[in-house]
Amino acid sequence: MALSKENVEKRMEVFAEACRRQGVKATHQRMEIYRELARTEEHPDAETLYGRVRKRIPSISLDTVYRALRLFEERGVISRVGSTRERTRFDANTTRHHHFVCTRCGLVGDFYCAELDHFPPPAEVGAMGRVDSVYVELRGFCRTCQQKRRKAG
Amino acid sequence: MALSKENVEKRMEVFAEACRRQGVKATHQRMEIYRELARTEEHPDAETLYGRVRKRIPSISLDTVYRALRLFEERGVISRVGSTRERTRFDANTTRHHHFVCTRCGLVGDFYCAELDHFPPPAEVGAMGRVDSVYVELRGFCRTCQQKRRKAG
DNA sequence: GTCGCTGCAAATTATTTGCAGCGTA
DNA sequence: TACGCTGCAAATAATTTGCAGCGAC
Repeated sequence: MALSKENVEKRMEVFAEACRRQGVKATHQRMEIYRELARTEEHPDAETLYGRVRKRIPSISLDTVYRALRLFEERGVISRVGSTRERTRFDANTTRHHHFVCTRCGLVGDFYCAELDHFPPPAEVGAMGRVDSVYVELRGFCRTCQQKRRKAG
Repeated sequence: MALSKENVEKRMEVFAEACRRQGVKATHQRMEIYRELARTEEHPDAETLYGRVRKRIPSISLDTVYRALRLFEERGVISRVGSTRERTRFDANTTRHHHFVCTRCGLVGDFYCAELDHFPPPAEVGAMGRVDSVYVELRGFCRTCQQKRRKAG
């Protein structure tokens, strides 16, 4: 589950370069937080990373971990698993369907697509487990937000 | 954005039937909460539903709305948009990829699939807006959890 | 009468923020 | 010196839970 040392180092370099380019300080804390995330494939949460980073920097605080992760995400250096954590939204439509989500205003639209429903998972997924359902989220700008942006820009 | 009266009534019947079958009381509050969700296509959150249901049942409390939604979801009468709201998990892998998620233990695995990356969105999505990215989550049971279940069941 | 459902208030959990000190450019 | 970064503690915000009364079967 852990990446090879070379791969981690490669990611560290990309990270350092991104910091330089974006004018973000690659502090000791941030480096360690990023490294800990880059080392693993288990998609850890903030608390888990905190626990691991603390082994190397015992004085680090959980807030710093949260702050760093948010910063990294904003800069596109890391990403989060799944949706962009707002409040939970519900849907009475229980027929098989997928969602279009506007990343600007949060609008959610349903759409149907048999091809996606029956999409055969790649072989590598078969090794992970058995797939029961396919959830697809298409993300972009809704019509309204596109117009707003056009006017604004 | 609102469903036709007939469609809402159809959903109400399905709901009532599901309650009967599953031994869940279809109380006044629950009916109104479900109806309010069934009426709309905007995928509202708990607070929004609370605000609307309160017009009909002014004394209802937000907790009841939360409780009802959770119950409905457990019984498969409704679903939630996006991921199953645990803590946010992060990923240092910024190459284009998708996720397999074990719904039992939460394991997340990466996989790559060019076909999904380039999947042409159906025409109905084009009417909603412009798609910038595709997020696919395959949900199921990981190997380990499959074995555990086999032994247990 | 029993038992589940509800409203109220308080608790929990994840995450964010204000502030003051510190280190580095 | 100036400014961003950090740790600490407190604040938020969403959601859950304990409890007691009420109502339906």
